[in-house]
Amino acid sequence: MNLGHKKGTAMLDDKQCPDCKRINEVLSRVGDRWSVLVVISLAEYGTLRFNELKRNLGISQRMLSLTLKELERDGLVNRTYHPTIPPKVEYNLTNMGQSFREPISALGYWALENLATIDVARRAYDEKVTNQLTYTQSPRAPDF
Amino acid sequence: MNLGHKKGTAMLDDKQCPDCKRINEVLSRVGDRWSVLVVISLAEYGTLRFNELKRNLGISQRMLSLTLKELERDGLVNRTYHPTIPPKVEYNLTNMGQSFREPISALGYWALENLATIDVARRAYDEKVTNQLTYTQSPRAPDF
DNA sequence: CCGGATCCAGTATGATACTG
DNA sequence: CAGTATCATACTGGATCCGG
Repeated sequence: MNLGHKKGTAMLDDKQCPDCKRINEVLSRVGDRWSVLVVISLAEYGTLRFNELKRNLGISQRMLSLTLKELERDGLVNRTYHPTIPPKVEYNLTNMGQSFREPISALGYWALENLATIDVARRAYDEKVTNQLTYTQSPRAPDF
Repeated sequence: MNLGHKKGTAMLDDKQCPDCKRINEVLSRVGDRWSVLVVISLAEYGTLRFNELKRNLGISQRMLSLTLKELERDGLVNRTYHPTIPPKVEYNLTNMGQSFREPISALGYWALENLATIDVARRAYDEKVTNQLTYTQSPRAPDF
């Protein structure tokens, strides 16, 4: 999630918003868009090769490489290297990786139920703003 | 989450990883770290002023301003402007904003249960990598 | 003073080219 | 095929300025 932004966050004050500290930590780890999507994809297909993931997600080679390395480091993903020619590298979820799918599904359901509403709100807001701009920019009646 | 990365993502192929497309969309909207934290914070306290949020989250003025504008646009947050001196602007969640707390809580619980495990995995991985580097960098026995 | 808007510098991301 | 290196660009945070 654009949850990107892995390092920059200042430490939160302990006394404030107790939940935020915890949430903030988890988001720092597995909260970016690509991590989430890789986990979903592996949860759905079991085992995938590097380029299969790349094609599935429309992610750049660079980010996929970085994301997988992070996920392996965090113990969410297993990496299996087959030293054949051409090489073959397979990825699948660890148990912890699998368990991560549950909270993500919750997010998915919420998404399904609310995306339409968000789009409506967004259009309404944009229209309102546009009208305000039009109004302040040409207070006088149009010249015709 | 770092889900940041709001615009750059190429559209996903429809035929691949059906869930990913939906998840990807929601993450593009409310998936970045600050949006999530602002919603949590408002869910916890009900109504907060601009600088209260700023202090709670350790977010920069700039990002808070942008994040709140987005959340208002998406219909998750209400903004109330009191034209006093000094000005006073209050924010609280809409119904949709409130409903967003549920999936986020799921994430929070998962976090609570798994953060420690992640840290362990991370340390183990780092140590392994360090040893490999040490090995390849100085194949000979240390000079003592 | 508060809530922002603006400008600037550092970081993260994507596209492309290259290697084993 | 599975990455790594490089460069251009987008985004983020910090400092500064401003209207009320």
